[in-house]
Amino acid sequence: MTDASRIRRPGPRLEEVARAAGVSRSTVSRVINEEPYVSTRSREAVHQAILTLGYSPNQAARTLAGSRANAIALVVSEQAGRVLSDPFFAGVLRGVHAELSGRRVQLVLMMSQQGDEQDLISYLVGGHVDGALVISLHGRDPLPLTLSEAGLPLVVGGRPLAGKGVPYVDSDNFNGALEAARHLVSVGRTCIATIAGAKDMAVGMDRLSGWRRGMVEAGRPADLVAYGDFTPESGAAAMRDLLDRNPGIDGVFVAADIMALGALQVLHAHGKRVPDDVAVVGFDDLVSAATSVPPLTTIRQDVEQLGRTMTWRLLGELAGEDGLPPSLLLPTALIKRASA
Amino acid sequence: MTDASRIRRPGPRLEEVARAAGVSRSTVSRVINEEPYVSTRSREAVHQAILTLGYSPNQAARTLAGSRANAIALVVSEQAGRVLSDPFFAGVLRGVHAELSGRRVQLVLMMSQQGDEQDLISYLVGGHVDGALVISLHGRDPLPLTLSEAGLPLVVGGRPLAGKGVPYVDSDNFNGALEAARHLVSVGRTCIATIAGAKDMAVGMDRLSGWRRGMVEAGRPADLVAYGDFTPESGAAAMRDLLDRNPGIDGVFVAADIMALGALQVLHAHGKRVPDDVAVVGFDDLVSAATSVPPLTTIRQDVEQLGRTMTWRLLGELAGEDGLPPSLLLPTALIKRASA
DNA sequence: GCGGTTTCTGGGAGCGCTCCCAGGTGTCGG
DNA sequence: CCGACACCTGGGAGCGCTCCCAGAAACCGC
Repeated sequence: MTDASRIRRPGPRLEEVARAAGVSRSTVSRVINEEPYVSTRSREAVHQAILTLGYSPNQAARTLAGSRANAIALVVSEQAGRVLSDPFFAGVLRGVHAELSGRRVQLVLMMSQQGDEQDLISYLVGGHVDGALVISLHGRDPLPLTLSEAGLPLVVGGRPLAGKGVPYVDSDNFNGALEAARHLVSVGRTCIATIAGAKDMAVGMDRLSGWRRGMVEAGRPADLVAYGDFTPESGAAAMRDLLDRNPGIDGVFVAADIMALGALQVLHAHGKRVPDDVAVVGFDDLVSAATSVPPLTTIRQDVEQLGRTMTWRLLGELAGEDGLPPSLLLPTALIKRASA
Repeated sequence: MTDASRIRRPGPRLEEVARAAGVSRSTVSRVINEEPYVSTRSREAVHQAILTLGYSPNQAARTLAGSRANAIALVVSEQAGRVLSDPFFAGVLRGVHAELSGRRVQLVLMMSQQGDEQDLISYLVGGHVDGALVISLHGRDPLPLTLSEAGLPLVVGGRPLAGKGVPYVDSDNFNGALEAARHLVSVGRTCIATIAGAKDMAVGMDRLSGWRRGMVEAGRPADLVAYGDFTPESGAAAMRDLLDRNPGIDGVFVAADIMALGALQVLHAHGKRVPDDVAVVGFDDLVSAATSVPPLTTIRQDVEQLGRTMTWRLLGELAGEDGLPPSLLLPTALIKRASA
């Protein structure tokens, strides 16, 4: 970026608007920022001048002078390729955008990769954004803590394993899983297993805890656990493992629909009818959960709402509101379909 | 955004780095911008000072002083909700990000909605970004032309119907469709129809033209055309329409896989076997094209490459390179599966 | 009518950087 | 030994805005 981008874009400056409207810079600035203490007369003159001159304020100057960027970052700390096609990401993005619309806040999308973490941190802390939303954390990613300690307002999507005290928003994975477990019990299943998510992710741990709680409160053993990594293949492998360990399984809670799809195939291959022989409950309510064979009973989480809530929480903090909840859990809902 | 965000983030300034390194501001600036004419001694001293002080440059100040934002915008001019879950968008985003990685250029994601177009334009032209990538255009959207006339470097994804002279990158829809048509001819189909995309989108028109060319060069009539709007439902409706008009159809080129999925269902419902009775060729090579029943023969377009190429073209322009092609068409590939 | 308050206005001083220019120091050829 | 030309360095002047302060004008009640 050298030559061409150096050409200064023309367009009028605040000064010229002021002259055209017959007022001072300060007054124009007040109008633009919708501050009080401007006479209707001045206000209209300024609006008129802005319109006729086609003025648009220089954001960099506003940021520099006002030490406010009017932008927030959405930081995706994961391999870009994997995340972008993920409906979770798309849903959050939709929510963030919905919450942002109408406000004059821009969204900067950043993806951390191996190696450029320092660049990312330096950019975020460099004052180009007012705050950050961080999603898709692996394991004990130190990023939230680092950013938080650097004084950057942030909200994490999904409970971070590292970084206590950092505000986050998450689906209520524990209670969702608990509801799934209760549902399996309530439809008369006696030998209930679970396919849990990765052990190094909070979402995996919380859903496993919920299932365990459900088993314990029903007086059932809570040891039929296999682990996957949120892929259909891992779900299939875990299902095979479970059937090997106990062929009498008649109910299984799978901690993610994407794994449940793999599990369904394995059950089919083993001649198990769903839900007659084995009842299956998933989690997430993916689009494909409704069209799987059989359609999947699952726990719905509202990812768009997650994005909205994260954004709301961040903007609230930036606005200096007090009484904001440190962290939030969003309710989930049992969606009954054919598989359980 | 008032109170909290006004707190000036601490951290050292360029000035302090200069003092710590025992050099001037100018020298520090040169080191940061990797300019020549700095002694190794100074350079190392500055690097050391930056590291120990944890200095990170203020982007707003750089932008203001240098009239260069080090950021580009990805503008999605469509309803946010629809686009974000679209694999096309995800693919482009992945490509853009891949091409950007390693360079110090940030990506600002913007979605235009009804009404806030003026805000969007004012932001883009306001100097907060150096250039823009614009995708997902409807009909004769005037946005590219407007931005281009405002002097903003931009590259459009997909041939824009309005705005000649605006550089764009697109898949070679014409030749892709031509290849599809030729394939249908080559597998011995004699009565070949097409389900075209929306008439107000270049992608729809170009694919239709390609199919027409294929029909004409094979000496076939090119009048079995029905239109859809890139939804499965519209594909189904168009297929029904075509079968009504000519039950003897034995080949159909569907201008988008998403519509082909709907068409397949209709063919099945009408008792037509695919490909025995009717051969079907799609376009796009969606993930679900490989798993449809039967798996869909289709024309693959590389959307990630599209994103990469757009970005490369824009960055090239920003760097003042000359000899850049005004516009580019990316090759497509016939993927043979079971449906044709 | 006068102090006190509220409303409104303008100018000055930066925000933290990059660019430009002036000048210093070294190296080389004549 | 001196000019020419590299190389390297520092300071000043902004970039275009917002904030702060001082002050003018309008309004109030007693």
